[in-house]
Amino acid sequence: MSVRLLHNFYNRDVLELAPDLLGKKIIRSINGEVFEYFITEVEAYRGEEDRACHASKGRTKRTEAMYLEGGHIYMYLIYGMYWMFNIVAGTEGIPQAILIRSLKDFRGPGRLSRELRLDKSFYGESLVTSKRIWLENGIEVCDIKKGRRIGIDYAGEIWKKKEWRFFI
DNA sequence: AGCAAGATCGGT
DNA sequence: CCGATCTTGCTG
Repeated sequence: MSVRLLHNFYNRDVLELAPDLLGKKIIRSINGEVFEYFITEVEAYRGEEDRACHASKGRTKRTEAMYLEGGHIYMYLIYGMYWMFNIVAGTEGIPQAILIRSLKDFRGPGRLSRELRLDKSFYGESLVTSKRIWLENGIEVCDIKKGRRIGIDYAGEIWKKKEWRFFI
């Protein structure tokens, strides 16, 4: 049987948590119906010094959720039409988040949020206590691959070279 | 108050 | 390659 992942799972450095998310199950409850998805690709964004991270602009209304304790959700709208689903990592006060980039049957962060029906109303919600979305243990994964993060050419040489995208 | 850009996607 | 579409942070 599977149980919900709790604070001790999320309260780790984003670079440790990100690869560990691969193979985990996202449980989404919509109108009493429960759906399961497996995480297959993620990207880590780490602290105010990471110029690819939205928190590099500092603590603003938009980035506030990233400063919460690990296990919260950071949502944001991109290009005026796609919601990005991010899981906050680490301890309170240190901005770290992981973009969920692909699921087993759904590729692309915008498409998966549409499939899971995730939007602004999930901003700041806790995966530890929410009744409509949480994580459980899934399958053991081996042979985790990594590469550069996508779509962050603006971040400058040292940050765009970081291999902080993990996938299977 | 106005503006440019964006952790994307789908169609040419 | 390009347009859609709108929030955000920066500038003045």
